Amino acid sequence: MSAGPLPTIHEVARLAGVSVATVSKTLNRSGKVSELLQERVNAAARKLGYAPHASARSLRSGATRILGLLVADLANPYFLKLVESIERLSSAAGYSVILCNSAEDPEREERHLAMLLSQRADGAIVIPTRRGWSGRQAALANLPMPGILVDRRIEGLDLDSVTTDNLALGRLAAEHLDDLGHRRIAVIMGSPEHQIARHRLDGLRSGLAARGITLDERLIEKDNFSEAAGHAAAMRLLRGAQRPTAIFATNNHLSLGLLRAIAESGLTIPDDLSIIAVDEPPWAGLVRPGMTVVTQPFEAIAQTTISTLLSRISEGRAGVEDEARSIQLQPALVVRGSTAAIRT
Amino acid sequence: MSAGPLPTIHEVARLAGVSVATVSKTLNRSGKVSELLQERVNAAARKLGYAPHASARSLRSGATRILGLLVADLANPYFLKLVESIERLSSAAGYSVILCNSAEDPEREERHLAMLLSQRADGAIVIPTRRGWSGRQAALANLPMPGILVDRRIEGLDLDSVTTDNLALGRLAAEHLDDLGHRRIAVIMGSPEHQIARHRLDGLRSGLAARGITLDERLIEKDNFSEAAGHAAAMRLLRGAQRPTAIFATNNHLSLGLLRAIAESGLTIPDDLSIIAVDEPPWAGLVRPGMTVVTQPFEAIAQTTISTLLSRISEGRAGVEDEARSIQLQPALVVRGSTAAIRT
DNA sequence: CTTCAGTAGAAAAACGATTAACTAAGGTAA
DNA sequence: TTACCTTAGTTAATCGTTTTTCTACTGAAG
Repeated sequence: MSAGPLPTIHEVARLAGVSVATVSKTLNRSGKVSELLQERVNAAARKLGYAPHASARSLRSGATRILGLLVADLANPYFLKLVESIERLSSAAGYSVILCNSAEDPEREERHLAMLLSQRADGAIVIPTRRGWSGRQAALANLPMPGILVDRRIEGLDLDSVTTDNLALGRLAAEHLDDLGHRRIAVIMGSPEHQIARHRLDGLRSGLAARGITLDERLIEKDNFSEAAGHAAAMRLLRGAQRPTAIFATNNHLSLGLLRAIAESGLTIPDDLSIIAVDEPPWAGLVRPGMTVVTQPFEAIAQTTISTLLSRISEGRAGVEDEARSIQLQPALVVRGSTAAIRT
Repeated sequence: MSAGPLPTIHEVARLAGVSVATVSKTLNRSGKVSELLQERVNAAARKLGYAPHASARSLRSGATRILGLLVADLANPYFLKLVESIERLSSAAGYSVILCNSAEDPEREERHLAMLLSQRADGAIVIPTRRGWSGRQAALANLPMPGILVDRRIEGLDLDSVTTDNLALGRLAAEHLDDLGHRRIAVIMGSPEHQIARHRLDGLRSGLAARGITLDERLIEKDNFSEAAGHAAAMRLLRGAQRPTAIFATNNHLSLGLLRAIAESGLTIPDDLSIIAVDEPPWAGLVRPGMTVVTQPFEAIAQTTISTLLSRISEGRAGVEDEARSIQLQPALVVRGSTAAIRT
């Protein structure tokens, strides 16, 4: 609230008694400028509080040093962790992040993508919505800047992606539950149309199958990914004729619903029921005696995402038509008290 | 991944057979252009997939349609809700949001502020870190663009701000606890150097005083705002000689620590202890039988913030030196099962 | 003494939009 | 008919950088 118009490079040049070219070269450490003039320029810039005009610079240089981060669901703590890490890494690499939340709405996703295009972001990091609009494939494939999908892949789309190995994730859960002797295992899987949910379920199923156990299909709860759906599914399972001895919830919203249902029903973990969830939401510490989870390596995912994207950006039009990289990172099992051997 | 360089306004003009000025006027609905030419221009733009170059536009017009959002702590669910709302409202108003997380680190705050300056954001929304760096007051006061503080105010700084009335918040808690007959009331307040914490405590104290009750100063736990600190403080209170009948935790991290301590100690809410917290974190539903809280009106805060900021932006250099607005919004008490009348 | 290389710095041309100033054409009024 | 408005378009200046090209100067070699 105050201060007149900002100084331009011309005023710095005038104060330092040099040309604008010299100022530019000094400030960007490009080209040759004598020590003496460098000092004069820096002093002048400091004195005036000069801050280069990013738009002018981008217009001329063609790079904005802006990354677009388009997230499907900011309310999911796992995505939030990704956002935090990505923001930190981008900032450290000298990039600013334009944050967009599509809130699982394809229309908002589309509008945001168009905006990022207008802004000429140097790259786009996209956690896509579960259901796309009609032209999404094309819109993403024809993105004029490097783009990368995170967490969720889109089938048949030739774009870099970094995801968790969700089959392995399901298998980890399977092996752990089998080790504890569980046989009546339920899954709250979310929407069966969603690839991630299917993979986690398939991983569980195949992990169990490898141990000679068949997953009871009647104990697979399918609906959407909301907390309410998780709660309702859990209630059905807990009240069902044959209550499962273990429940696997495949996402944060679902597991929160599950935990709420358990709290309401007065059951004791892990005596009455073992539960295993995905990721570590902030509230994991509230579950006594600790929550067993399969975690996704969010920090590694963020790092891989940024480094892949930045290298694509620096390749520029050079390393053209190098085909898309699909990177899968491994989840890890963290055993705590919410799972236990079944009573015999 | 593909697609050559993007079309410019010149190519649209050439395809439509008109001048660039006509294209610009058509696309911006400024100036007079005949129906016929408008259609030709729009068709050409659509055909080429033209997207105006934001940097070029900003350079010429002086406005970037970018807002900076500098948040002190992305991990706090309350701030996250603010971020979500602000992003949604900004986007609806045609502004993009550059998200910066200072993570309570003054250095990062400073760097981000400098970056927003370089980007020439049209406005800055700042949730400042708790402790500033030496030149912060000046840096914020001399911000060349409109700025607004959210949630936390900085004393002696002439800048618009939108905050919760934290004295009222404390008073709401006081009145509720008094209504239930509580006398041994503890507070996990966080750092006493932090204005918000002091206000909430003062509100509680004065609210109780108005009912003729004196707050026992020995039951005020002071430390920092981390979950660990909340947990430790709760442990001290629960193990103390005279266990309080009610605990007031003044922030999300602290209340999570408190809940964890209660879970570990095996106490029953609200029979053994009443608790009242601030805001509704996602995990509030896990507390049986529901968590009594004083909530901050985050949606109203976001709306007020955006509308105030946008009006400052449109005032421009016109409404100069209109003095800073300090807007306080009212919290609300939401009574659930975690507070109950004390047993007599 | 002349010529040539090498170097530090300046001048000027972009980048892609907006917009003020201008022009041509058509319509009115005197 | 002439002078004058209006209207619809065009031309060209401009925003603040980066970067290519150009100039002037220095010192060395012939």
